[in-house]
Amino acid sequence: MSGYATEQRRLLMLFLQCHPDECFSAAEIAEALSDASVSLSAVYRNLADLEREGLINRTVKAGRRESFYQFVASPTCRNCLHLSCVRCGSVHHMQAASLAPLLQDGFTVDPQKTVLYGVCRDCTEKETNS
Amino acid sequence: MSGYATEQRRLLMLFLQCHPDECFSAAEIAEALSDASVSLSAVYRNLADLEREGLINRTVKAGRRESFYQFVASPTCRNCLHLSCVRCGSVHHMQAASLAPLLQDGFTVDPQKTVLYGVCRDCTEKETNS
DNA sequence: TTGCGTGCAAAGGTTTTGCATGGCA
DNA sequence: TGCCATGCAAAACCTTTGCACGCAA
Repeated sequence: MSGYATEQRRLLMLFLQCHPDECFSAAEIAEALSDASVSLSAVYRNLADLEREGLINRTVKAGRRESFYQFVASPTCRNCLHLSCVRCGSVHHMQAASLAPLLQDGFTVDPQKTVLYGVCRDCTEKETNS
Repeated sequence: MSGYATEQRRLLMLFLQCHPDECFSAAEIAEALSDASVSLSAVYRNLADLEREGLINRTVKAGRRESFYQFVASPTCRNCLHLSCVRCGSVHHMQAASLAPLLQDGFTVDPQKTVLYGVCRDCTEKETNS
């Protein structure tokens, strides 16, 4: 991240890195950092920077108006595709390389920008049993 | 789609079906239907219904504030994953079934909710040549 | 010292909602 | 005829921006 290393920016990065794969709204992040009094505008401005740099993904949820932000550049996430369960919100990993052979027409998938949505095993079983 | 078959709803569906895989903002859709005077609120209300029913995807674009809507339930899209090129915006298809063997932990991907982002062959070649 | 990043508050733009009306069943 | 969906306008909400100040370099 370019620019000054301010305390607010450091705290925001720390928070995101401590919660890889989780989705937060800007308000939730500001709330989580409110002890350190990081303002909502600082949160928005830094999130915009991070999105521009590709370190986080911004998404929407059905029925929700706000954007949600997810850190996708943690070391453990490199070269991983994210599988997000639409039932429980859990996130799983999959090696992006294993997808490559299937892609036709020379399309190259960017793992950091891509999230696969579906249903995880646990939720599938719960639904089968009910 | 449940409810009454109003003219506005019919026109909205027609427009979306005529532009599969393309992303539009609510304002763009309302503009496209302005000849038939479909109000912006009707567009929003119907889009919300369609999203709830899973016939369209809502997404955000980097640096943009509005949501974008994409019809993903056209007959030709069934059982297809969408590959979206982040350079030129073109959309390609891939059989979702071919992804299944790779998924671990019993995760089931929902093709209608999932878009893979990356770079298409044409854009890759352009970038290589330049 | 320079100037970027912040906080606060106001502005801005998108989306939602209330209410009266019109149209579908 | 009954009631859902629409249109309009206002409200609500999330996000961005202007400005003065503080802090990193």
